[in-house]
Amino acid sequence: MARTPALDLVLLITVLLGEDMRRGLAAMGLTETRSHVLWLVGTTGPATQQQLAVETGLAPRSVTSVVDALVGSGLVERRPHPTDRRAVHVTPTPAGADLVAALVAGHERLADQLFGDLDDGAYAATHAALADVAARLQVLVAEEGS
Amino acid sequence: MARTPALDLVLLITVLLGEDMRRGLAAMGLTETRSHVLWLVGTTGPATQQQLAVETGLAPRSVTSVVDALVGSGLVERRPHPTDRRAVHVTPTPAGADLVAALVAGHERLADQLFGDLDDGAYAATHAALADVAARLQVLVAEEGS
DNA sequence: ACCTCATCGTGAGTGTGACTCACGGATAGG
DNA sequence: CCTATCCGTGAGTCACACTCACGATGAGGT
Repeated sequence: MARTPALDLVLLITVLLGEDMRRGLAAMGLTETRSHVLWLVGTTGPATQQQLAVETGLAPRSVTSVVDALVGSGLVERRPHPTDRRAVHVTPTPAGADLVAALVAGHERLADQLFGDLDDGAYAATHAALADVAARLQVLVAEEGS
Repeated sequence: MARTPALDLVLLITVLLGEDMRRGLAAMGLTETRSHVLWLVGTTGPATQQQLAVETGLAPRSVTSVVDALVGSGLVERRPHPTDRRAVHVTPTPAGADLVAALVAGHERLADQLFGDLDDGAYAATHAALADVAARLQVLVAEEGS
């Protein structure tokens, strides 16, 4: 039996979710990349640009530009790194911390809107189905890499 | 109970699938937008650029550029429109048709890799869960538009 | 037949976001 | 202390999307 309908649904979800997120972020004056960096420094603490490059998969030079933009918006600061004088400690400002809190809240709200009115059994089943898809996908990506 | 884990899984799937698709398409010398246009003319038949703009959500001028690129790769042709001399009939070349067939085959292969070893009951459950998520998302997007 | 207005595609120019290359400043190991 | 390495940035490039203006064609009313 053909399995394409399920894949088409996943693709549809991907498109819809991507558009929705982009719109929501744009309303806060953020792009996906910028929000990714802001999210990182806001949730896992200050980081060097080098670390941010690794975690986001961006080129180090590109991180400089992203951080420039976030500094320009007053969301993060470049503070001297406590131990390494070459490096920079990208730190959220109060405004940046507030925005991260809003991002987290929006994330939880979206989760609730999507899954909130499922009873626990249905939610568990959905979660299991999604985890299964994600696991298979990760296997596939790993195989292709080899 | 928190519903964020399921959303996180959806997000993870989105990212993984997006990367995988981009890599696969790049291996065939295509971008997402170009493959979208090629897919349209390859599966639903020749179209005017105007129609392609509506279906892809691109600006008409951008469709011109995309079609330029596809023509440059020898995948589509600009043929005169049978009835409207202003318009252009974007038609796949034999090479383009072959590539579309490969895209379709890849699509089916991926679906099979992700869902192939589920028995029919498990597949049906997964499909239902995905359809539910997609439906909720569409409601949400529609609400936000209003 | 003609005039007007809408539509199709494209030239020209712009903006954004990513990349590479080359380089100055700082660190660490022999 | 000298050399190799690492951090961040200036300069330049590329891909892709957008808007604006325009010529060519089409459609409808008088």
